[in-house]
Amino acid sequence: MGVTMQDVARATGLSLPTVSRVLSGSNYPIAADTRQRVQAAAESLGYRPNLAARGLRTKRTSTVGIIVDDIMSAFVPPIVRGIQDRLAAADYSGLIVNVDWNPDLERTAIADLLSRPVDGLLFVEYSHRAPDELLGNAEKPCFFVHRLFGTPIRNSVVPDDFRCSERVVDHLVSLGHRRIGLISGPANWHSARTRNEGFFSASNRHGLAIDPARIAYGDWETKSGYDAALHLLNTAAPPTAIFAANDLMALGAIYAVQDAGLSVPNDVAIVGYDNRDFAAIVRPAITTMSMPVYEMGRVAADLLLAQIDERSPAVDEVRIQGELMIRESCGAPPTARCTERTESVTTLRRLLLNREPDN
Amino acid sequence: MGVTMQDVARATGLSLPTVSRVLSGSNYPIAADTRQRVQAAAESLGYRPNLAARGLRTKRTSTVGIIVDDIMSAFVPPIVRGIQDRLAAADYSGLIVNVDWNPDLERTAIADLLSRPVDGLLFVEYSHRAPDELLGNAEKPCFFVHRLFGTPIRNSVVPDDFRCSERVVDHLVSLGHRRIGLISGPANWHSARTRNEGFFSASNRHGLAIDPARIAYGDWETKSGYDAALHLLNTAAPPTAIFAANDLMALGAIYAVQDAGLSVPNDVAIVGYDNRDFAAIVRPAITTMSMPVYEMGRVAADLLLAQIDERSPAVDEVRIQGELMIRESCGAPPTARCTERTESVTTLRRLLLNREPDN
DNA sequence: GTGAAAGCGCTAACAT
DNA sequence: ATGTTAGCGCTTTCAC
Repeated sequence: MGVTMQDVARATGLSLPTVSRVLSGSNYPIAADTRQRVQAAAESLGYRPNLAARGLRTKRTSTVGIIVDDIMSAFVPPIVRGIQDRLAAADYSGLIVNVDWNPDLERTAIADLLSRPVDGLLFVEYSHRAPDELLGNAEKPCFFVHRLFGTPIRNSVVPDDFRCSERVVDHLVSLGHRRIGLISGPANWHSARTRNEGFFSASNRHGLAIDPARIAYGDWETKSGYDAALHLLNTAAPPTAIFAANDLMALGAIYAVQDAGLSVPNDVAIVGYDNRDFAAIVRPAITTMSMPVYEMGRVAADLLLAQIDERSPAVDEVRIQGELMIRESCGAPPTARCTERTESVTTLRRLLLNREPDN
Repeated sequence: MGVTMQDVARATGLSLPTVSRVLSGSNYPIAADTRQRVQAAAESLGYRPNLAARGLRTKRTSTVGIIVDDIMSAFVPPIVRGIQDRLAAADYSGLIVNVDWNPDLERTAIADLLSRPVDGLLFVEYSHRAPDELLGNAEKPCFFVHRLFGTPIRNSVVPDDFRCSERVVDHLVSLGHRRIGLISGPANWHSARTRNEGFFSASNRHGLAIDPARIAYGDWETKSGYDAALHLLNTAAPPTAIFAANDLMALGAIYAVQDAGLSVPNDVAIVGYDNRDFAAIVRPAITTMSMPVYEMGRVAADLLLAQIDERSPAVDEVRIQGELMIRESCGAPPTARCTERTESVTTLRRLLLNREPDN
């Protein structure tokens, strides 16, 4: 295909290693004018390094494998973006493989990635601990980003669900609420349990009784949030505020309150969790605790690179804070609300919008 | 790091080429028991092929570059998923690079990918034609998936916006509407113009007058759809139905109708375009023409692979049909509505949900 | 049907 | 500061 270092060597009359030392960016001492000549020749010949060949020699490919269940899952793209941005800053690339919650696909995906080879592995939103033996003798660093299983594990980066849930309760209490209902995720989900614990902890701290009648369980989907909210509202002392453990259930809860002829937030305040895209555009816009998706990806990639480059030791689980996005559904005064973009890409799309018409 | 073919050769007492012929899946004639022995040895030693070495030799890396502006843009993940699924079926991988609408980043991204090297390039949601000289002497096949610029170009896969818009109008006419308003995207967007043309074409076919007072322009965002709808409603003969050129503007239009004290769909029917995630969960759920995102990705990857593997010639622009998702905002009878999942991953998540509690 | 030899493009030892 | 030599792991001639 292309121009090789050999060609550049011939063109300059220098030897191959000399050319390599210039072009590979090594810090080997090279005469200034030699360096110039090599660079000029490489430029004019249109030389491109062949990373496969370099990797064969150095045993480092500047590539990491990213294993996801499905890149279309809501949190995955921003996590991946965080990873990619950190990798790109180090001239690394990430190879994404979807394994669809399928252990067989996962097995072959890991094998393929190790074959390629990659320098490290990132498991995104993993619901189980990947069996160590899959990685086998290949001693590549691995990280779990937003692991969904409960067992704490080294080299993992997770949202601080406990503290974040506490902060949601703190916010509602600060708005004057004392009867706060909880719509929990399914009890067999670790994240649901952790969010509940944060809810209990903050409730205790504020001296609020924890009334089992004010806890309902959903399955993360909108419909279950609707049903759960109806259930919470049909009690002797219905809550004045509801914390739903994700935005879909929060949306269902909003619909339930509205269908009951009540207003959100005037009659019932509602706070969600996740900061999904729709939270900002539904009516009322949902106040919610954001998943620190981008940041989790960035941090995981950062730590992974440290282990690849500097052979840093494995680290304890890292917890990342979310951000409370105060919108309309909680009744906080408008001045407290975050200013935000409807879509993450809005500004960039505007740039496009303003360019000249094409064709 | 690992076990090489050399090791397998030694273990079996066979020569390196023989081992290679077995393990590389070539169709070279090999004695049955020789093949067995090699496979057994490879298995027990835990041999993994080194794709970097193979690529160096064969000049084919089974990798294609995927250049996107931002993987977090709404359509990109499903397009990428379509690409990846087709690639995976051929044992190819896709290397995704974000270039953030930045020509400099794009330039270096292409250079990096060619360096890697990759066997082909996929440009996803590109707003400009990538300069040919960037690809330079590297004669790699390229495809554009969902190009946003107007100039038709070979090797591109796009949604059939014209025909899809016609079908939206057909649907509204079939529901009895004769005064249909249009909320167009910005006129300097090719996709906006094409959707308008489909709207005009179908209107003509149905003998509907095209009244400029029933056309308003937005900027793709919710707020602009709100304003545009208010404008359309404040006319002498307001439309009984509105076609919004994307779902965000359709949502804004719904809010405008509701704020005017009217009902969607009873007073005004509204149809959107794109089938964004939120369209299925807002109230009323938005009837919309889907972007055939997954399919575009799949088809583009398929055609790209054909050009890589079989050196097929470049093809004319391929147009993919969307699907009309009949929900609540258009007033079609409930029986006509599609049954659907709230989220693409719902079924798979349910599987997770039903597993035993972990830890 | 199998083996010997060469080489893909690059970098790391080791000379000088 | 530069050059010589060797070799990463693999596939592909070409012999036999």
